[in-house]
Amino acid sequence: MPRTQALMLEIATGDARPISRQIVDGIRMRIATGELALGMQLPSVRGLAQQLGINPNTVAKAYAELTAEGWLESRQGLGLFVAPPRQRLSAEERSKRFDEAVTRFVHEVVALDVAPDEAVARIDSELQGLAFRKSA
Amino acid sequence: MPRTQALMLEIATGDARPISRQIVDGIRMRIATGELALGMQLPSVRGLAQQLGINPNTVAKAYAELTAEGWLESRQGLGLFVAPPRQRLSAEERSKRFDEAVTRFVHEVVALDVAPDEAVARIDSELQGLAFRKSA
DNA sequence: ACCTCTGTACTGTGTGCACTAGTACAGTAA
DNA sequence: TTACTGTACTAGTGCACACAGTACAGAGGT
Repeated sequence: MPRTQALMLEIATGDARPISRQIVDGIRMRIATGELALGMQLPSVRGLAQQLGINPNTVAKAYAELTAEGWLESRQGLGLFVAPPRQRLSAEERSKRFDEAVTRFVHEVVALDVAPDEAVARIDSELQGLAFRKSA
Repeated sequence: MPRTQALMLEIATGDARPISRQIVDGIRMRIATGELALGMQLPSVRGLAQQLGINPNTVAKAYAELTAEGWLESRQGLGLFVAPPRQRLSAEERSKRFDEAVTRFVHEVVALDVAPDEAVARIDSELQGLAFRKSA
């Protein structure tokens, strides 16, 4: 019985995001929604790379980012595991990046001439559909 | 009496966005909010470039993008003017880009572990504060 | 001890994109 | 003619990204 689950990640070639970012986003979302539970082991760097048909370095880079953000923790020689929730960024850094995200989204809404109500409703719908885990 | 106003645009060196995008976002936002009214003439490519201390090509590129999106219209040898509102993108293209914007923002919210309610409230606040012009 | 798995680190290489720079051309108006 | 307008083109630079190869250290089974 394998301790790692298949991790139904898919790399979309048409996606504008870099491969490593697609991996980061995918895994982070699965942790946030609880699909990947606390303590679960992730596929190995080389294993996931082979499964996705990409370079192991790309997977390692994604894992390193997730570890730095506090989503994963590594045990030398053992593997990577889903880490317990904790505050990962400083309040200033968090606030700054959130401001940037808001500004970017507002700019997109204006550029596409989307109705404000529609945009708000859509964001509300997307976010309420997620089950968030508690942070420490 | 100059037909072009000063256009209080500022280029932030600390901004992660490329210079041309800062110009596009800035002008587009000013048009959307009505600060730049229909028919107003914009500063010349070389004039704005000198004012901002950047390359004229960068300004030309930004203007070209705004023209392609339908925010501006150019009259050969005369200058660039704020264009009348009209539908600029196809429904599919619009929907696709909006989906991408929503996905990107949701990913940021998850990554920063921001509460859904807080994110929705913030977007609502930012968007309601803008006065949108009517599109055709 | 040996082997095989794990993560991590490092040096290159190639590609694509954004930005800058310079030059040239076409239209408008005094 | 002169001076302004936008536009088009080439070339160079810097950077992020993905890939390739190699190497090292820790954990665990044989």
